[in-house]
Order: sequence, then C-alpha cells, then structure tokens
Amino acid sequence: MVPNFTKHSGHEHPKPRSAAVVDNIVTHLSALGYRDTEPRRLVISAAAAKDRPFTAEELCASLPCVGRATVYRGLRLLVETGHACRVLLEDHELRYQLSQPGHRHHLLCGVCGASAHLDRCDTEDILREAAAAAGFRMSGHWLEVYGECGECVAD
Amino acid sequence: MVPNFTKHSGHEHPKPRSAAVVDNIVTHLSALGYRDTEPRRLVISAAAAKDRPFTAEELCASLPCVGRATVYRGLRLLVETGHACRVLLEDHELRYQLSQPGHRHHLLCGVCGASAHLDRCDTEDILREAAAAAGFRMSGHWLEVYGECGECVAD
DNA sequence: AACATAATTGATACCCAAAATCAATATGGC
DNA sequence: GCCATATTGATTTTGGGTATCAATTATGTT
Repeated sequence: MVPNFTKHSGHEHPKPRSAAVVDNIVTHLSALGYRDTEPRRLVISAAAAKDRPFTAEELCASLPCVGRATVYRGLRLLVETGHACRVLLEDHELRYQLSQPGHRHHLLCGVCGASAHLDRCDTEDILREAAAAAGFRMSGHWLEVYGECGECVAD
Repeated sequence: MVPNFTKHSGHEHPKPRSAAVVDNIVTHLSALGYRDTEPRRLVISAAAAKDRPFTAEELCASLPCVGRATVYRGLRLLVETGHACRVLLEDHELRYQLSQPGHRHHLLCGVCGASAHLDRCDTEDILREAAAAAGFRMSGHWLEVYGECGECVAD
C-alpha cells in the first residue's frame, strides 16, 4: 500500500488556513505557559505563510517590524515545542519548516524547492523493529526524500 | 523482514581498517583531480578514527598540527564528494560522519552518541513508490533514527 | 479596572563557527 | 629536475545566532 500524500501548493487561500494554524500553535503554547503576544504571532504567521523551508534570515526579512532576536527566539521556541523542525538541505543552509501535526516527513524538490508532505509513514513500524533489532529503543526519526517535483520533471 | 544492521563498536582494530578507508577515499579524490597530500590524509584519517559523529572543532582538536582552515576545507571536500555527511542531532550541533559506502542511514543514540548503521534500507522501495504517487521523481533520501542504544537503556 | 508579577520584546553588543585572503609551499605531469 | 598549479596555514573577516538589559506587555488577582 502506498502512503497518502498531501501536496500543499502554497497558493490556496493562505489566510484562513494559516490563521487556523497560528491559532492552534498559540493555543498550545499558552497551555504550556507561553504568552500570546503580537510579535510571536507575527513570527508564527510568517512561518506558516512560507510554502517551502526558509532560513531564519529570510523570516527576519519578512518581518521588518519584529526584532531579529524575537524572530530567532520564536523559531527556537517552535522547534523546542515540536511545531517546527530544522531541515538541512543539500545547499547546507539551515532552514526551518512548520511541522504540521502527523506530517513529519518531507518530499523536497531540489530544483524549485517545492515540498510535499507524507501524511503517514509506513516506514515507521519497520524502523522501530529495525532499531529494536540493533538494541536501540527508537524515540524518533527524521526522514527526507529528495527528488524532482512533477512540474520540474515536466520542464 | 527486518533490515540488517552492523553495529560498529569503535574499539576494533582502528588502524588497519581506517587505513584502508583512507586509501579508498584518497584514491577516489585523486581520480577527481584532487591531490594526495599529507594534511588531507591526516584529516581523513582522523575522521575515520572517530566512532561517532564529530564536530569540525573536535576534529581540529584531534589534529593540532594541521591548520584549522585545512581541517574545514577537508571536511567540506569530503561532504562535496559524498564521503561524509552532515548530521544534525538534537543538541543542534552540526556534526560530521564518514559515510561508509552503502550505508546511508544511521541509528543514533541521543544519550551517548553511539551510532549504528542500517546496511540495507527496506524503506527505499516504499519511498520511491510514495514519491512517484506524489508526482516526485526520487533522487535520494536521508533517514536518521534517534533513540537510545542498548547500553544507555540499561543504565 | 487597576495592580502586581513575571514573561517578552528589541536595540545592541557579543561570540564563535566557518569561510575568505594570500603569501609560502608541496604535488604531479612533463 | 622543472614548472604550473593545487594546497596549505596564519590570519582576517563574515555573519548567523545568542546574551544582555532596560522598557514594555500579558496574565492572574483582588
């Protein structure tokens, strides 16, 4: 059986959807004791608006009215709370990506940078077994698939 | 079926084995037009002697008689030519690891840093299928499994 | 609604890993 | 052995990311 994919094209009603994403995250952060502030919302919102992995510096550029330190702190908080993950692509630039719940694996186009998400990963069970066979107790994994997206293959 | 694993313990005849590894790499680099120099060999050799992912700075410390710049350049060359890969662990430190041919997946202990290799990855075919289903042509993938190794679980 | 407390912000200074520079040196083909 | 050129390494520079700290703002309380 083939896993389910959701291609997120990035040009489909960014507002309502990302607003919901932001609310979800802020709600969760509040539950953890972090305050709901305007700059923090701006950071999360800008991150949610990105349709591909972005660098911290890019996010700073998108948020001229938010201090650099705040952007970096916001990103760090998102990573620490599991709402974003760091991505190391072939260009060796450290990038960030909001991790949508249940989507921990990414398909990345090395040509245009488009990304798709793997909703459910059939490999998870295999990996857990494999880890156990090596005496490891698996706590997590990180999987990225590189390739070319349909559009880039067509061109 | 469970994939095969090779636990590389790191305390098994480091000399002869890593010497062969170094020769292989140097030979390949020569074929690419890179010269066979003493400092470069030292860098590769020191990298091969490490039994877990290491930072560039750690490697510098292991090579007091090789210039910092040379160590960094050597590491970059290894990554560019596919002989090493960058690894991003949970402590957010950028580390390096010699990539042994055919072993592209790592099991990493988040506690002590021990690593094991996944000889063959059953997930490869699944991923290729999944990528195709999303319109992607897969060119490669990167998989890391985090967890705790047997020793750390025991403690 | 005003208050008290504590987290957050942002301008700035700072740190340090990594890259760039460049004269001196070592390498490999001839 | 010679030469063109890649490589080295001491040093400088860059820039991503963090620490600092006074001012500000969010939240719970009364």
